[in-house]
Amino acid sequence: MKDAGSETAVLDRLRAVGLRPTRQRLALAKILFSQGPRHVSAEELFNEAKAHKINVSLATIYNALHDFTSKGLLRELSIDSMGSYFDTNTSEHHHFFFESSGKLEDVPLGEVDISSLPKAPRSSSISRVDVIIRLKD
Amino acid sequence: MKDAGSETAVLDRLRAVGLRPTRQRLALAKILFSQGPRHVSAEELFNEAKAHKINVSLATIYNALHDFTSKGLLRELSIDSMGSYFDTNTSEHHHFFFESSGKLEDVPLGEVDISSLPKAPRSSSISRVDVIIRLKD
DNA sequence: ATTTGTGCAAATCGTTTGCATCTGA
DNA sequence: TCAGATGCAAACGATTTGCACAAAT
Repeated sequence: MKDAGSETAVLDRLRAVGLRPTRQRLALAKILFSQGPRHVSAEELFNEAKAHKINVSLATIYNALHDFTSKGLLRELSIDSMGSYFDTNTSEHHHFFFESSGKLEDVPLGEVDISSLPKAPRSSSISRVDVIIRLKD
Repeated sequence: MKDAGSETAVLDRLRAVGLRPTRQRLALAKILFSQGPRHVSAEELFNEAKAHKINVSLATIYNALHDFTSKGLLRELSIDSMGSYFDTNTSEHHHFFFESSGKLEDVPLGEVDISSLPKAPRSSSISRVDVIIRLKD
């Protein structure tokens, strides 16, 4: 089986969701998906791209992150007002938030259980439930 | 018993937490606490103050909101990257977030139960747990 | 050839800061 | 008196936007 970050895997992944596999999107997707699950800010991804000698503008980073998010390849998290994170893990899971550093960490699967959920009010339906466990150290 | 938004109630409240009851803080506290529980943005409070013919600068609004928050009179919520809300209800409760309008609503008490919580990692301790139920309509 | 993406720099938006001036205790 | 507040305008940092140019289908 192929590595999730390989050229072809990433290419297939972009095609599968109907996103044109451009140079920049391919390079960024490779950075994002070749490691384990992670939480990345636009700025961080920008710097990693630079480190990999990939020339991308910040605007393109934002475009790519939003495109990936809207196609379900990423999940956007806005925990504190200072910028959002993009989570490469799009499956149901929750987060620890370290208040001092602003870093995020996944809560191990199954360690949070919501035993009762309210019904959505009015004509709305639940889009997703986020649990954020804020930590002070 | 006196109304939570009355002059004297608000005055006592500020004194109780050690905040000088200045003109502006009193006026803002009165706006914030005279109605039921609410979720207010800095901008909204600014406009309400203007509507009440209270002259306050936006900087003072932010100062007051943060002062109130640090003294436990308010709770700050940053759900989406576009600005924070300040919740006049500081007791344990959770929120509905209407994705289309960006509005918040309290989840009726007891309708969310977290049956298992993970231990805080490393040397950290849990500061608080936020549950946000995102709604699409 | 056409559509879609990219880069750049300027623009926006919420929030913060510096500093001179006021005000409450 | 004098520490602590306020107002104003300028500074900020994250994100977006407008538009000319480049690349994918």
